[in-house]
Amino acid sequence: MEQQTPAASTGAASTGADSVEYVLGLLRAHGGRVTTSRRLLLGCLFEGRTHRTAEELAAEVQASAPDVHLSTIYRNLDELERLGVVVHAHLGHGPASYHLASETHGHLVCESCGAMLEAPENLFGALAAAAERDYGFTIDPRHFAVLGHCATCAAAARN
Amino acid sequence: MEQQTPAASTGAASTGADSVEYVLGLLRAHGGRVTTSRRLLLGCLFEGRTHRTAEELAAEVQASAPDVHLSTIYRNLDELERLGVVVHAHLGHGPASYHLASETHGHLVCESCGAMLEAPENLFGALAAAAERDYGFTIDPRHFAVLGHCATCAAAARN
DNA sequence: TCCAGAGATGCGAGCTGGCCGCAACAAGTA
DNA sequence: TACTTGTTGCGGCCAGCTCGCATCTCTGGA
Repeated sequence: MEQQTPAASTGAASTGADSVEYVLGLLRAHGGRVTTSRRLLLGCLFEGRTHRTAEELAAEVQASAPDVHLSTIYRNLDELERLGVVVHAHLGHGPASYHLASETHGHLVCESCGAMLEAPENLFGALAAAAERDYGFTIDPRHFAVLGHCATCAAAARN
Repeated sequence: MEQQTPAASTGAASTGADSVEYVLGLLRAHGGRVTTSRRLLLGCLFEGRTHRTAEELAAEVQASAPDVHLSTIYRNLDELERLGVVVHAHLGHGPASYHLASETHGHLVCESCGAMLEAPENLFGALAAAAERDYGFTIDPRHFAVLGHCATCAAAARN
């Protein structure tokens, strides 16, 4: 069992978790088990759109394995989040979105039309610096979206 | 009916809504009615802590009028929000917080200990400018908190 | 290859936060 | 004072998520 299993002890946010097999190894290294539902869920996460709700991921998994229950998806997402492989973000009211931790970025969401822009972390650089300087606060801009109005809706509102 | 009633037509975000009586006038000017529950709710909003959940506000109102139902609180908060008198914000998982629109500001919330810092809007100036420049996106930093780690927790995590 | 034990799963119930419909009530106008 | 219409209490309902439990199955060791 020592094949190319990942460095067991870390499990930190920036594991180079870049393939289904790698993450399954990570799970095993933490005393977890490799199951069909986990393999399928990881398969979905590694391909396809970046932002999906638990419900959407469940539907995709269930296309291959109809018996996988929604609560299993939640439990597995939870476990993967604990291992630092996936993160969830809140992009407004409604369900949370899940994506791979490696694809990390902030989110700008339009309150009018719901459009979502992925923003690179450096967009938040100045805010991060100011929060650190003024409050000693280290921001994590990824977890909650920044709401506002996209160019189109802002222009429409001005007229 | 034309006493010192507020300028009926606006109802916009920056009404100088600075007293219970003023807001009641605003309600009346929009075809609404002045009721005990509304008067009490506004009384709570104008004094006391700034951030309270609907449930907490209900409890405060019910101290004077036990029959006021939680759904009445929700409906009234909704109406007041439509008039631009109050706003709600999401300070993490869990229920929304309500406060007067005049006390507007952003929020920094610690993911570890839950501590909440009120941040003046100018803290977000650079982010606002960058989002506008790069994406034409006008941010509203008040609706969702920016999560992260407060000085204490960040220091603890480093050791 | 088989087995024991721990971890994972399916299922259903339950919880929180919030919204809705409806009948009864009451604020404000004529 | 009567009438109109906005507001309320109440209960039910919904979404999103979590939990407990009995059952199943993965995995290391014999």
